[in-house]
Amino acid sequence: MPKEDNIYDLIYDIVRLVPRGRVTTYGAVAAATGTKSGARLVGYAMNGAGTVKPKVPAHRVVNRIGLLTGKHHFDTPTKMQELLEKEGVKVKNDQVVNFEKKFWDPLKELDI
DNA sequence: AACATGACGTCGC
DNA sequence: AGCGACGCCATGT
Repeated sequence: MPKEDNIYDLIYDIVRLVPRGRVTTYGAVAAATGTKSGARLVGYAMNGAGTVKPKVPAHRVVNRIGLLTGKHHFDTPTKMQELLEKEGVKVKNDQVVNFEKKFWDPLKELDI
């Protein structure tokens, strides 16, 4: 059943490449994987982020405004913020502080 | 095969 | 500036 065709695997790979203390957006990951217009797919794929073997740091992935939209999908709604703050990313009101500075663009960093 | 859904994004009002 | 609606791809029923 875990027929991870490609999309999920690619997305997971990109998210796993996100450095600690940095965050990225669904759109950026989608573009890096090829499904540039499939930002929703990234979020959908993240549903299995905790079910895959190498756990995927989905908490480092936020929407384009740096809002923790998927925090409710974690074990606990506060788990996402806790992890982010633990890594040095400050979160205020479910929103990443200095998001622009913490933003990590795979397309640019990986130079795809 | 078609409809409905989703951790988004962009355009419009 | 804030809110609403449409569009995007992949998955499940």
